[in-house]
Amino acid sequence: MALDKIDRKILSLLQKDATMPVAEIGRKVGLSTTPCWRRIQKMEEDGVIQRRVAVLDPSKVNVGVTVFVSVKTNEHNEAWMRKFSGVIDEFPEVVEFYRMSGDVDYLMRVVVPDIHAYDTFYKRLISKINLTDVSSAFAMGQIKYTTALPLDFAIVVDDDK
Amino acid sequence: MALDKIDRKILSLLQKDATMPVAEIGRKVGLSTTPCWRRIQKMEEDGVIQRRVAVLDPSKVNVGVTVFVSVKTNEHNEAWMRKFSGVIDEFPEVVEFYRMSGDVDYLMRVVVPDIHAYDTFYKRLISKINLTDVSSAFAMGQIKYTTALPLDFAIVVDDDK
DNA sequence: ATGGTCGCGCAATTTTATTGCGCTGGATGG
DNA sequence: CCATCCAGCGCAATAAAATTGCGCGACCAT
Repeated sequence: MALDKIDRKILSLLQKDATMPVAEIGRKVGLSTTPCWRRIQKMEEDGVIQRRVAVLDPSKVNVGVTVFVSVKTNEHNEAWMRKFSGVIDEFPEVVEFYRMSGDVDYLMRVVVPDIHAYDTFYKRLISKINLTDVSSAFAMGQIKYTTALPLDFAIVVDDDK
Repeated sequence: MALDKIDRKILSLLQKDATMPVAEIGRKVGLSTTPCWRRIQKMEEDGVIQRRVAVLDPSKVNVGVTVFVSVKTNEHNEAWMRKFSGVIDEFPEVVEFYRMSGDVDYLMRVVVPDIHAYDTFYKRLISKINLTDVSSAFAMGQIKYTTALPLDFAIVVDDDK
């Protein structure tokens, strides 16, 4: 599952634009289309590339507001966590959800059209599951957002180039 | 820029899998390939669809750890914000960056291989810009992560269907 | 040196995207 | 009420891209 320099360059390109023809990717990484295509296939089979998706403009679909919701709980057990996860899965407004260390137990990112819609979301949420301590922080603006992961840490084999 | 039911269905599909052939999308939304294709084109022109990207598995590229970094500052002016943004742009580890209301001024999500790499990142960051108050919260696990935005809020025109 | 393997590139072949064109229903204005 | 217009659809042709089959040369371990 190790990646060499060419693989990483391919990934870097695909993370920016997944519509780029394989032939062009090949040209940019110094490879003909066939080997380039096979590398991409392999990375998809290996699960390095999970999927290809369309990224929408949040404002254009009326979810321009991001809220970070911190949750503290008394329930520190597997079963409760599963239930919580299940509930969250039902909410498409929750686009990210993390189990945290430290002060807060869970953190989620929620996208909504406005404050009022957040309130509606909030009420629906607490009606589905009992939460001890919830705290909401509103984002005034998104300065940076990327789906592209840094590739500088990826495991490499030989790669003297 | 309004979207009808079919548009939203198309977006929903493309948010999950952008490799799906237009013909198949058309079939699923009850349309032949041409009008379906044209709708997609229009949504790309309108910027509703921003781009299509490959989503990688964080663990597979060795950035399995997420850290949320909260920043408070004394510098509350446009110029400083621009500088900060510029600095952050240089760090591919920072995948999200928000200007916040309330307690914290800025919040960013950082992805790294491990705690040690985070420390390295942290040191590099504070060497680039002077930050008054920084607080790091480690995610123990990512329970949910999706690039798919909820479409239930999107503006609709007629759409009696 | 020799057999085996891996990764490459070329040249089909297949699949998908893209375009041109004509049809139809509903809305418009006289 | 009728003629006209326009938006959006589908079919069929064309162009572009993906996918596959095959042979070649480099490298490794015998």
